[in-house]
Amino acid sequence: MALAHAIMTALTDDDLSGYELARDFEASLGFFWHASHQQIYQELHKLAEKSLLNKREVHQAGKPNKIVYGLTKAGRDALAEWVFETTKNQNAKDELVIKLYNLSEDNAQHLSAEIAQRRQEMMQRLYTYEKLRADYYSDPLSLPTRSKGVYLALIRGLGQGQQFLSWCDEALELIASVETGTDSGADSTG
Amino acid sequence: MALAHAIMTALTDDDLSGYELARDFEASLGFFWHASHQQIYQELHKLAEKSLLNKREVHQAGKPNKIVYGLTKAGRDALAEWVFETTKNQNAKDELVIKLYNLSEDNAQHLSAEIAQRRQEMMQRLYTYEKLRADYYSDPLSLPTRSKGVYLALIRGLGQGQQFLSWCDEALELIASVETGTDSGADSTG
DNA sequence: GCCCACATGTAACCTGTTACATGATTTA
DNA sequence: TAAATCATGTAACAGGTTACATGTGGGC
Repeated sequence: MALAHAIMTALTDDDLSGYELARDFEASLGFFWHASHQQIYQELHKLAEKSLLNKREVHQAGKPNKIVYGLTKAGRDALAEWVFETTKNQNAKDELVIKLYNLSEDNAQHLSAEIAQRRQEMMQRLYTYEKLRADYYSDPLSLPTRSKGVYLALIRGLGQGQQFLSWCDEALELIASVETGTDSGADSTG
Repeated sequence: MALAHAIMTALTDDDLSGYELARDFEASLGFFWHASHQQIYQELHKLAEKSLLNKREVHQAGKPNKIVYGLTKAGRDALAEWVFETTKNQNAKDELVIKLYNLSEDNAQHLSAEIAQRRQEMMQRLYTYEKLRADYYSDPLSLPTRSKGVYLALIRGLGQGQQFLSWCDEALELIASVETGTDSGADSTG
């Protein structure tokens, strides 16, 4: 039931519509939790039915109406309790690494390309995160308590990302030593 | 369908039974892919039905019979093709970090404990990985091609893990500054 | 006899993805 | 009028978890 809690977490400070949640998830919590809009809408219905969220329709000028959700007292309580529950299963799913177990002369070039692309995507993401840290979280000890938690999430993402970048570099270098045509063809040696 | 390919990857070198796969998954691929025995048995049935795996019953002395699976030619081909498919969705699910967004004086102690426990578990895991690297992968460039891929998977796990350890340290330190009773007592102001 | 490791499975349920569906409003 | 963005939804299916079920053989 962690999606429910990720949504409630996102609603702690601001009331948001399903559309806004789906969009903002990618930008903020997105590093640690991903969800499609379909999933989010359904979860919002469930949470509202359990009275953990309240909803109100908001009329907008020049845009369709939206349904904005907010945490109820019961929702806040449920979220606070959830933090004390023990987290059980670690999600370990990394297709790219499974692919690497199958590294061969045939697929080395493809895997290089895939890693290079992922590296590029991560670079862009890290740029945003790094800016955020520099702008708002430069002095962690002086932050209010909740922001300290957000800061720790932020540097978790940054650290993971940077580690990924340097791994990519090492991977690309080693895979280059495998690629056919690179060492046998010996073109442009000088 | 990535579980299927993770299983086939595990069967590349050795034929294994469902039980052995479930057990070994944790030890080797476990860092990058987790699956329960129920899931594995069902996937094995599917793969055998599609003729990507063959099976044979093995009679054991002092143990129940087991059903050992191996890759067929079609299976090897399917696996080789899969490597060239583009990986789409990144799994980003980390409950612990979502919990951190909800850091408060009330739950600081609990979160510290949870992080400390995870740190401990990771330490043990890394010990195994580090030994593996030192024993078999000390000179990556001289490894055969496929082993280079395994090596890259290994250092991916090691890097991620070490990054996690140092993040834990920083997190524990910062959360300590939050915990009630720690700062109000004003001990060792330094 | 009881517990543990070995060994394989089914069923119900929850979670997550993909495809499909609808409709308003703005900009080109 | 066509495309883009905003906005919300349903349905079918695939993936994954939890609970339940069965049976062998060794050690205490």
